[in-house]
Amino acid sequence: MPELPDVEGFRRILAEHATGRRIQAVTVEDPGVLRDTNPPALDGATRGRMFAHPDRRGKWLMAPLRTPGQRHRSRDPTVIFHFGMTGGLVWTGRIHDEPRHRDDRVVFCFAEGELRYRDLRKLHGIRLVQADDALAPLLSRLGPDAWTVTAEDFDQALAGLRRQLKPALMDQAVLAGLGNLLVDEILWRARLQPRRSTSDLTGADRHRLYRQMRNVLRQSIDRGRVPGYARWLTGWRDDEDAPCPRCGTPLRRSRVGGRTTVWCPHCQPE
DNA sequence: GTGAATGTTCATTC
DNA sequence: GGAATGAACATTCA
Repeated sequence: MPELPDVEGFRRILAEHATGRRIQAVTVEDPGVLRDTNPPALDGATRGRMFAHPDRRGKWLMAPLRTPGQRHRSRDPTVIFHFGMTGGLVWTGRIHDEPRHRDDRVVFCFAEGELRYRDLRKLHGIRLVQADDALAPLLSRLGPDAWTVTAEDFDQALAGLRRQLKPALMDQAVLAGLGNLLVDEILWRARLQPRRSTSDLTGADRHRLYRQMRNVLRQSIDRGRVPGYARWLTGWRDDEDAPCPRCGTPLRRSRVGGRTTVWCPHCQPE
């Protein structure tokens, strides 16, 4: 599920329900999702503390902790979430109303309810850093965030690359936040073939690409996911022999950059 | 049984 | 060194 819009939705869930509330306990149902940490360390860092304002960069969610009654200090720990392909955050109301889901791996318990890290495939998970200065090394490998990047910095991120367009846009070190569905959607709208080289884009191509990226991200963030609208490519990508929702030409699919890729041969010529 | 699934990382090869 | 490819991770579903 998670691309940038999904993670932004999880950030809002955390901000709305968990921020400012005291963490009473942490239950680790499956330690397999803890990366570079362990249940006692997570418990020690979170119990009795509260989440401060959560931040997002690409598909990474950072939830700094602070001690109730005190300001955030640089030595406070931060919980870092990555949701892989199947993860998410779920807020339940009252504990007794909501039985545990099979895929609830880590549960943060509050007086008002529970914040649950739910994940089927466990491709990624939860990290813990003990101070602010440990965050930078984790995030240093990420390019600018796809939602907040300026047009100038977007051009800058692509400058000098000689790569296929789709793998370049999905590379989190180039631009952070776009995944398989979003990139197909954006390229379809910008009328750019996924295998086109970044090096032969004109200024007008890059401008269309940036505008359509903003457009797709805005609508997706509003929905908290990439919508499957009938007028979007994404609404049809799972149908064999589906027509292009814009021109009716049968969509084509193959693998680009190791990922299933759907495009319209008429709207997105070579 | 096989392949694919909205992700990332590592090794290998060009 | 950069870019492309394939495998690995874990799990379910068609």
